This record gives sequence, C-alpha cells and structure tokens, in this order.
Amino acid sequence: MRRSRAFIPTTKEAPSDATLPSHQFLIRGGFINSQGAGLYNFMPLGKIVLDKIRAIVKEELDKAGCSEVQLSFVTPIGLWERSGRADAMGKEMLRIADRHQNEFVLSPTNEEAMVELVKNRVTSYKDLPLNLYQINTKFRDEARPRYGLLRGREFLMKDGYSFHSSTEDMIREFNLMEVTYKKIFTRLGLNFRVVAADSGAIGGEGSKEFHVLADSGEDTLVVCQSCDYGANIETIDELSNKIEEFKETSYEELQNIAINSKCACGGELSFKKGIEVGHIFQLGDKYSKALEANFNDENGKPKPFEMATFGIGVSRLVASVIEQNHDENGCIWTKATAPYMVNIMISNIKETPQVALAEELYLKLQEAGVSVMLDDRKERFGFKMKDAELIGFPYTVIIGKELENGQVQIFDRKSKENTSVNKDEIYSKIMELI
RNA sequence: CGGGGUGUAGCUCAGUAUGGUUAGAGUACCUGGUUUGGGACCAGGGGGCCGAAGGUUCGAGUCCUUUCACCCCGACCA
Repeated sequence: MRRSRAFIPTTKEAPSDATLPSHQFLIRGGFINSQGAGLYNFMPLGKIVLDKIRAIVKEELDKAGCSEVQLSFVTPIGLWERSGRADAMGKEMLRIADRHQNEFVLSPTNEEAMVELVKNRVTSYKDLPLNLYQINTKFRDEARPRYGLLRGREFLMKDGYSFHSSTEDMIREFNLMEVTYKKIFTRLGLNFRVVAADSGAIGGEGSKEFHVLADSGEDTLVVCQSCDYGANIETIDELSNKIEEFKETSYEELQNIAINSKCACGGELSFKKGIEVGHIFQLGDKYSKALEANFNDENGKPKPFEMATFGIGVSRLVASVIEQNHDENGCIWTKATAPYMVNIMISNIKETPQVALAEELYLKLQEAGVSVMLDDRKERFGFKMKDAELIGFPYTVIIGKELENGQVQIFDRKSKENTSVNKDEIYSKIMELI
C-alpha cells in the first residue's frame, strides 16, 4: 500500500477519554475510532490486524478438528426464554423489536442457538464428538463500557461449543482446546498464562482462563516463576469467602499470604496483572438438558449431550497485543499481528534516486508476498519516523541521505536500533529478518 | 445501577462566577514560498446551529427548566 493513498488518520494527540496505552495508540495510529460508548469502527489498519488474529484463531481451530459456522446475530427472544437466560442475563442483553413488535436479542453468546442448531440433526452417538465455532460480533450492554477495545459493548469473539457422548470425551476435548489455545496465543507472539478460573464444585479443572500479561490488566494473577502454575486472585477471594477465619482478611493481607507462600513446585510466587483473552469451560448437560437436546447412545437410549464451551476475545486481543507491547512512542506489533511487516520510508521524495530505490524495493517485496507500506508522502523525515513508530511497523527501511554512500538503514521498532545496510543487500536482509 | 464530572472547530482546550462588538487559541486542513535525518518556518485562507428542546431578557456560549450524549470512581462482566 502506498501511504499517500492509504486511509490512516494518525494524530499527535489522543482524545482525553483514552487512558490506556492500547486505547490511545490504536486511536492515534488510525486503527480504530469510537462510534459511541463501547462501539468502535475498525479503519483499514485495525481491520487488517483484526483479520490476522482471526485467521490464526481459525487456522489452529480447524487443525484441531473444529468446524466454523456463522449464527445469526439477531435472535428471537423465545430462544432465551426457553433456557431461562432471558431473565438471568437481564439488561446485559440488548433487546429490540421488529416492525411486527416481535422481540429480538443481539446475541451476547450462543449456547442456546448452537444447541438448537445441533438438536435433532445430530441424533446418534456415532456422530459425536462435534466441535462447532464461530467468529462473530457479540453485543453485551455493559453497565460501564471502558478501556477502548478491552471492554466494548460490541466486540468480536470466537465462541466454540463441543458436543460429546460422555464426560470423559468432553474432558478430552477440553484438554485439546487448552493445547490449541496455547498454540494460538504463542503464534500471536504473546506472553500469557493459563489459570484456574473456578475453585469450586468442579475442582478447579472445569474452567480455565487465558490471560495476556500486561500491567494494565484488570485481573490479578498469582503466577509461579518456575513452573506454569497460575491462579486468578478472584479464585482466592472466593475461596477465602468460604472459609470462616478468612472472612475479615483484607486483599493486601491475602496478597501477603500468597506472596510468602511457595508454589507446589517449590518456585517463588509473584503477582501479575492479566487481561482475560480466553476462557474454556466444561458445561456438562446444563443447556442440552434445558433445551431437551438428546442423542441416542449405544443402547438406543436418549441422553443429553455433554458439552463444553470455548471463547476467545478476538477484538480484545488487538488491544492486548498493544497493552503488552508498546513504548512511549506507540505500538510495537508482533510479527504475527503487524498490519504491515515492512515500511519503506522515502526521506525526501524530491530526491529521485531515493524514490527509484524505494519503488524498486516496494515492488520486489510485494512480489515476494511481504506485506509492505511505501511512505511516499511529501513530509519531512521526523514526521514520517514518528508516524512509523506510532503505527508500529516491525521494520522501517529508511532510504535517505546515506544513499549517496550506497547505504540505507533498517529501523527495528522493537529494539529501536538503526542498522546500516548496503543498498544492494537490503532486499535479502529484509527477507532474512521477517 | 449508585457517586462525581464534561458537552464550544477534526483533535486538545480557553471563554460561562458578574449576559452586551463579528465566539477564540494551539494543533490539524487548504494556497504560495522557504525547508528536508526525529511530529519545521513565514505569509495568506477555509472551517462552529457553543450537545438538543423550551424559557427569562432589548440582548443568552454565559441565567432557569427539561432532555440527550459522553467520561471518571465504584458494583458487575469476555
């Protein structure tokens, strides 16, 4: 893409209401803009990042044997009345009426719809297991949307649902999804932890959360520095509530207790802030029973499906990448999430040799399938560099005054290092880096 | 949903206590010129239903009433 023709409205100042780095930089960098409380438009750069994340999620899920579907976003209220969630979810569900005054809901999640989809279509144990997912818009009418993409009302979430003939098989799938989620977050280049999300009835194994570690995270995690143990402090709070003598224990005291304890593996424990980007949950037959969704077992007897549910906050991940990877100048995208891998910056477009080399490199990289931006605007060096840093291209090739000596520079966004390269070697050097 | 706050140019904000020229600044944008290795400089220019609706007044961005929107702290949640 030529920068001169792109729609990337960057700004020097952030709106006053943006408090978090991801919120500020995504708006300043021209990735997103706000369309109302908890509502966001994705502009070209934001859309590219969103789609990259979505593609990786899809690829890994498909590899794990899941099938993608797409459910209608607008759903009849009756669907929610049958499961009892019309009342249970209350005002969080946005209700709308059509011209006939029939009531509808903008889907906040899709357990009911997915069960209805499978019900009476999958009727035999021979057709199980089955894992269906969608990556689709969700709407939750939050009491207080905030933090930009981290807590919007409208957001993009991948929600998956699996159906099984036995609890054992459901747990097998649950474990498979844990492995798959780890692959996804690793591919995205994120530093994350898996933590037990529920300490209660299911013994802490029935529900796991995936947290991206970032200072601005809303959840506090206790993590081991030696092994991969981690727990959400909420869990500990819940636990303490159940134990009488801990009733008066303050949050700080609780932290001290935890911090002075050792992990089961003997490692030191520490506190980290985390952003919840994934959640996997063993549902059992809660919804299949309520909605009378049965299959016939080996003996021809009807049984409700054993189910599990798996979520990934796709649009939240866009912000999470930045919460974890940024500096005072802007975004630092991981290679897997960068809107463009390489930015070719022409220092002075009045210098014909600079333009010629830039155009040549631009073409070659495009032909090699590299996602590349050509900054061909009539702007000054400093302006373009600030812009490149704000947007966060992993690499910027600076074609400028050193070209007289046959040299160009590669600016590494993450390390902020400038490396001089002979102009004839720039292509191969870039191909080596990415 | 409780408590607090803010709505004036694309963005950041003055102006509102005490009503009174044609509503301002910075930034961004357009034109011309000078610049060209870290968000340049000079000159000129365009841009506003002062959130909305009522009211008080000779006169309202400013006072009164109503309403809408947005933000912050908390409770709640992917």
